[in-house]
Order: sequence, then C-alpha cells, then structure tokens
Amino acid sequence: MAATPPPPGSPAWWAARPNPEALAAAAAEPRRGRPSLDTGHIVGTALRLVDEHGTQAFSLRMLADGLNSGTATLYRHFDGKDEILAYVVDRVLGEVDLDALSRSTDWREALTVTAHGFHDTLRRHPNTLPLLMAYVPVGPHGLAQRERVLAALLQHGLPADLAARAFTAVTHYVIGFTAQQYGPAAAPDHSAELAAFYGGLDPASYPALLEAARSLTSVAVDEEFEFGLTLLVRGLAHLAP
Amino acid sequence: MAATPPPPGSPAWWAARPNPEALAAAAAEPRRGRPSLDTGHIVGTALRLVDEHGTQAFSLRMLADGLNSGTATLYRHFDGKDEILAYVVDRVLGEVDLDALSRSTDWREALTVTAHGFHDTLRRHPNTLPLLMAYVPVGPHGLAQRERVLAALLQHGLPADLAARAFTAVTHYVIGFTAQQYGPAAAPDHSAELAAFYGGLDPASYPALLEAARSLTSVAVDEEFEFGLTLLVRGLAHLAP
DNA sequence: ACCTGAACACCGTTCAAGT
DNA sequence: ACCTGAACACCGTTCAAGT
Repeated sequence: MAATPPPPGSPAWWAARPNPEALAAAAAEPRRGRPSLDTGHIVGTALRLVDEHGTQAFSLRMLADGLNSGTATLYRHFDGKDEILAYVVDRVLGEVDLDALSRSTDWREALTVTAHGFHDTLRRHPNTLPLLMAYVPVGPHGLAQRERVLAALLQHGLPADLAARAFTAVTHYVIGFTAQQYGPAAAPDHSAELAAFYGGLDPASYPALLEAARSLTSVAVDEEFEFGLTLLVRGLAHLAP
Repeated sequence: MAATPPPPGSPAWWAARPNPEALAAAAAEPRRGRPSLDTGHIVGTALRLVDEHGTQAFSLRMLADGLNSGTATLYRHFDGKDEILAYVVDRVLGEVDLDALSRSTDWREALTVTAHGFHDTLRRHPNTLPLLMAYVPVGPHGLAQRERVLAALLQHGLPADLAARAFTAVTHYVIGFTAQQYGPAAAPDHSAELAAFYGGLDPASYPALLEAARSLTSVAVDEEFEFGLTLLVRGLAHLAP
C-alpha cells in the first residue's frame, strides 16, 4: 500500500518543501531564458487574478493566459492548483506589515499591532479569505510572522504559554471576523445591506435582534472589530502582569 | 441595464425568500407523487454528501445520483448550486443546540453556552466550514439562533449595544478558530502533525516560536478554544455590570 | 531535453425532446 | 404540464507529439 502524500498547504507538506531561504533565492533569481515564468511571478500573477476575479472564478487557464503560456507549462513549476494556492496564501501572509512591533512598548500594544497588521492585509485581499481558512498558515512567511510576534510578546515579559495562546486567539479572531465582514458573499456596501435587511424583518418575530440592531447607532464594521480585540487584550490582562 | 440579482446566501437574497414558516411548511410537506425530492430532502442529502466528501468534491451530479435523479431535475427546485449550498449552511446553523440558554443564570454563562453550542456543531460538520465563511449567516435558522442568544443576553441585563457586539465577537471567534483547527486542510491528527512540524524546525531560525510551542505541555485544541473564549467573556466583564 | 497542443474525464448549467 | 437525456462551454490534469 502506497502512503498517500500530504495535501498541499498542510504542515507535513510544507515540511517537505525547500527551506524558506532556498525558496526565496529561487523566486528572486529568474530562470534562464524564461524569466517570465519563475515561481515568484506565477504566484504573484495568481494572487492578482484571485484578487480581481475571486477564488471561484480563478482557473489555471486564466493564470496561463495571464502569463502568456499554457496550462501544461504550469505543471513544470508546481504540482497542481492546490500547490499554487498554498503559495498564494503564504504570499498574502508575507504582506502583513509588522514593523510597528519593534516600536511597541508592552505586550498589549504588540498584540493590538499584530491584529491590525493582519486585519489590514486581509482587507486588501478579501477574495483570498476562503483560502486562508482552508490552509494551515505554516508556509515560510506565515512562520516568519509567527516568530516575530511571539518574540515581541516574550520580550515584553509575557509568559511563553500565554503568548502562544494569545497569538492563536487573536489571529483566529481576526480571520473569523474579516471573513464574515469582507468575504466573497459580503457586498461592498455590506453594512448598508445588512441594515436594510434587519429593517425589513418582522418585529414580532425578532424583538431582541431588532433591539440590538437599533442600539448600534451604525453598523460600523471597524468599530466592531476593535471591540472584540479590546475584549481579548483586556481579558488577557487578568492572567498576566 | 438590468439590475444584477443578489448572490445566493446574501442578506438581500434571503430577504426575497419566502418567510421561514412557509419554508418549513413546504419542506415538511412531501410533494405529491415525488416525496423523495422535496427541498428538505435535497438539502439534507447535500449536507450529508458535503460531510462525507468535502466541499471540493461535492457536485450536482453526485447530489443527483444520491437522490436517484438527474442534475436537470435539481433546477426545478433550486436556481443552482450556490442556492443549494446557502440552504446547507442554514441547515447546519439549525443544528446548533442552544437549549442550555434557558438554564443560564447570567450573561457570561449565556455567552459561553452559545460559543460551545456553535463550536460543537461546527466540529460535527468540519467540511462545511468553508461554506460558513463564504455565506453571511442570515437564513431562517441563523436568524432564529441570533434572536435566541440576544434575547437571553438582554434578559440577563446586558445592555443592547454590548449584547450585539459580544455576539458578533464570540461567533466570529468560534468560526475563525474552528476553521483553522478542524478545516479541510487540518488532518484528523492535526495536533500531532503540528507538534511534529514544529519539532522539525531549525531552533536558530525560530527561537521564540519553539519556546512558545515547548511551553504548551500539549497542543490541546479544545483547551486553546476555551482560553480565547475566556478572554472574550472576561474582557466583556469590564464593560458590563 | 524541454515545452505544449490537444485530449481526457470531469464540472455547472441549459434546453429541446420526450412523456 | 412536467421531467430529463444530451449537449454546451467550461474545468484540472495528463501525455504524446512536437521542437
């Protein structure tokens, strides 16, 4: 019986990839004669197409067209669509700007900076959110960000076990929140559409829901994000110095 | 210029559906002569197939086969695949057991019960998580659950604006957490695989990450879920009586 | 040796032909 | 009137035929 290979994007699959440095070098150095088809350019084009057309519409034919190539050629660089998408997810994680971490003065600020960094990046790439949910983010960029955040938290004196759990709680909150607010099914004028929807409901059937909706002066998405984040940080303050 | 119809599963789309009661009645009453193809049975079969084979592999041909029918017949009951999946999502939300809400004695307990109810249901249907991320959960069952939870929170004296934001924060946390832990890319032995993966990393490159991983005696998934939930509830206690 | 057009077995969706 | 086989234009993937 043959062992089934690990699915692309899983930890076991990433573990079998070349290490991050080798990957980065390979991506930076154009292939001889065919600079337009180095892996980095393929992944970048794939991300652009997913951003523009969504995960659903993205296809290898579309990608091949965007690269002035054919679908079969893609299989000389990647094992298939899932593998390309795993790199797209990691590319997005690589865009998260955590430079403000080095200017943070305590672990609360470091956690808040982290959450905003991820939130800002995910908002710029809402169409990649279904991919971020489907893949465990342990590619080279995902690991590098995790390392940077945990290093900052430890440096600010947060105990290691709390730091690990806090990172998980915050990133999962950010992903869940952003997916619901900016995901594919959410229209650009999501807040307005939701407000109109709640306004059209029968008050007799949904009294509590309507009272709650009314009490929010506006369904300010970013304010709601901030609210939950504050809850997490404040709750953590009970467990740490 | 024709107005584009709202995408299936969006608030505007649900608003145009028959009201919940009519839907439930239609689903309960078998169609004359073709009881095997009432809408409820189609949605139930679709959910079973998604549970068994995953969102990726699920197809209308598979569904038609499971119903001893043809794909064209499905279009006599639904407008297409997206519409069927929107009902599948709402069906899953309908399985969330919130009976313990009526026995809760304060809003903290109500929130905790809610989070566990959603978490338990999502764990039973991990393959539906990508769908839950892609759709705004405002179908009849989703609305009913939201109403029940908000009613309990208001009854326990939580101010309406806090109740609304707390519900959003908790449900988004649960979705984000469960998707990462039990989503399609996560293997059944996810914890063991992740531990092995971290164990294989270079300590020089990831010192903070490895220290944090080591400090967790075990990567106990359910314990991590509880940790973040506690943070949210505790943080909320600062804002409410 | 390297690349890729064309084919393969699918997919969601449509519609004309059946009853 | 209602249902559905068969077709349509796709999809991810493969491979034999090209250079």
